[in-house]
Amino acid sequence: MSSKVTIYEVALAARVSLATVSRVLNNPEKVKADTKDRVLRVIKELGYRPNAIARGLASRKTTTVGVLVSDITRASVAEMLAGIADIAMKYSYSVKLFSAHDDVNVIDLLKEIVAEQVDGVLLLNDELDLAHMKQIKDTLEENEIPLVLANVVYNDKNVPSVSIDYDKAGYEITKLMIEAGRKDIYLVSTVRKYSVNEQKELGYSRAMQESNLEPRIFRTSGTTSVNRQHFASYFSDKKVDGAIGVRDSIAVSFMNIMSEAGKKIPQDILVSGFQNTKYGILSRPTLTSIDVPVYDIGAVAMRLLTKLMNKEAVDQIKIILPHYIVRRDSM
Amino acid sequence: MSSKVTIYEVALAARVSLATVSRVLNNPEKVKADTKDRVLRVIKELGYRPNAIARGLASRKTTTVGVLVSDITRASVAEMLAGIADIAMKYSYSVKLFSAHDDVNVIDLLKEIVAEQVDGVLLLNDELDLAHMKQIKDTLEENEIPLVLANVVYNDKNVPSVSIDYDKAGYEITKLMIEAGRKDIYLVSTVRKYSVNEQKELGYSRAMQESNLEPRIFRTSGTTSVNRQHFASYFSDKKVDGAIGVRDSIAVSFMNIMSEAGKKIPQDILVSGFQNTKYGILSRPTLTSIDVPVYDIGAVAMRLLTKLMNKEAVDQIKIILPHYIVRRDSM
DNA sequence: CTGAAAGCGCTTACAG
DNA sequence: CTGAAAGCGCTTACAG
Repeated sequence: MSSKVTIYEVALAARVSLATVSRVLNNPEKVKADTKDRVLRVIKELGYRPNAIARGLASRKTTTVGVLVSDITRASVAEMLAGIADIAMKYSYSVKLFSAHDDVNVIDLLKEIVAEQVDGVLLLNDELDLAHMKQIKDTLEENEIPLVLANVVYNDKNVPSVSIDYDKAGYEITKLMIEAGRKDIYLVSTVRKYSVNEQKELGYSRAMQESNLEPRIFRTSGTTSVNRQHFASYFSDKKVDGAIGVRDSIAVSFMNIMSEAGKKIPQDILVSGFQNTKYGILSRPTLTSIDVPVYDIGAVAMRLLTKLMNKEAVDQIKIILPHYIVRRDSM
Repeated sequence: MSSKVTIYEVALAARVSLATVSRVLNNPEKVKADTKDRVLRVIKELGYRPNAIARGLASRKTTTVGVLVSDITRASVAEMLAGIADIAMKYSYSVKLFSAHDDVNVIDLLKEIVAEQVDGVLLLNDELDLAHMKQIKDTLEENEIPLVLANVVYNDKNVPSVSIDYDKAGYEITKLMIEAGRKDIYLVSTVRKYSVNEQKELGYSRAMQESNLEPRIFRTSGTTSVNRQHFASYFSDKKVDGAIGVRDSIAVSFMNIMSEAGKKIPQDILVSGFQNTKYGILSRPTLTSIDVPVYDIGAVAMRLLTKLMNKEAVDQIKIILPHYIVRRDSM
């Protein structure tokens, strides 16, 4: 029964007009105290809840944000979503999920997002090339829908984003290995281009070059079983005394293969991951990793978006969250 | 510009009425071929996309489903969401995420879901007690919103659900350990009550009792660091030669502690997990696990929901997907 | 402080 | 096969 109650019936029961009921809900300060109380009481009695769709149409605000995601199953993405969902709920926003796979046209998907009348968009998709990014940005701008990038690095001063400094993180971890006397340090990255991984690569390369060491980036697919083959064959004839995985799972996979090949970790090879996930705690040896506060990135990005949607002033459009290195047994 | 185009402008440009434009979109068979073509051309030229909110209000169908989740970060949940999102997109449904934490009132959240006018609800939350489940079911029924449970076990013949037979799975894996000669087999479960874990416990207990062995269920929190303490102290003075973790991460955690205590796996203790996640591939020894097709559970549940929303006939309201045991080094 | 009325952008009987 | 009109359930100037 509760959902059948409309604003009209509330008005009737409270002996006021629809306008007043609406005001009680949206601009309570404009309503006299006792009428407000009366209306509120009736609302409670009838279990009235305004129809969000009708409200959305009339006010041209849906209090819904669209979240554009590619692979939900990645630990970092799921964690970010948790942060987003929590803050969204806190500010009474709904979140609509849009998944952008390889086979879906991002621009078409974006048109759909626009058609869905979301008030803002969060982009968690860091596999997009620059042309796509620009199209997304432009389309949303045209439609006056604010956009915030979460854990995506995009080089445009005007696009709000929340992330850590991956370049710096890559630099620091590499530096630590160099200071520990290691020279043949590999960055184990992905074949697929992720904006954040490119930053890690930059920082890594810079640190290596500063010490006159040759940067060596090995790229593997994300798939654990495939990594296995890659690692085993590629590294069989290489000198390696340090390795940084762009993801914990990659780092653990690498450790396992090396251990099986008779290498001792950390004695022979220092290993570090990125993200500080459960993988690094459950692995043996346990994995040193860069802690990336993904939940916070999601939460802060969502909070920033609420401000943009409300046209509040924001002093910082590019937010860099702190990271730190969690030392464990692998390094 | 594209979003500013309304149905009215399309009608104008195509020299037809709004009604006809609407029909072209919703009941094309009722429109003469050449007017249809003309309208379609104009729609394309103007880049028209119907406003989903207006459409939702007028038709009382939002083509949106609500997904009620507690902990998104659990691997099984994220994977299910992937399946849900893919099928939702295939059938042109949007998915709205609602996260039900400990501190949010599920019933209030449900009222909000109803107010959001979703056409159907998917429940991924298997921590709910029976009273809550009944309330959810009743509220949705009242509002004629179909509900499908995904990976949740709820004993009501009238509530559609998709899952595997966890009872059977628990039975089978226990049986295998018993057949391997093990007698002191523990089920390592969670403190928190999950409906699926209760089923695993039932199957485990039955298998033990059938062999006149005493079922022993140890409950740990889900947190890896806490598990460590639990396991170390609890199992220090116990005889154990087999252990089944209700989640892979728990099983791996258990393996690690036992290994460190000098036990050999699988020689001294057979270990199995549940879910067949990456944890079991990256662990050493690698973990035997029950493969639960979580992606498929999500996909099938979403598909079932589309049928219910369309009032299509469904022959099976309770769908049990097959599972199988993936043997690896731990057993 | 409150109400009457227009309007948000669609869909859907109802006529023709 | 097509159009005029009512209506979905709200919000929001505009008067008073």
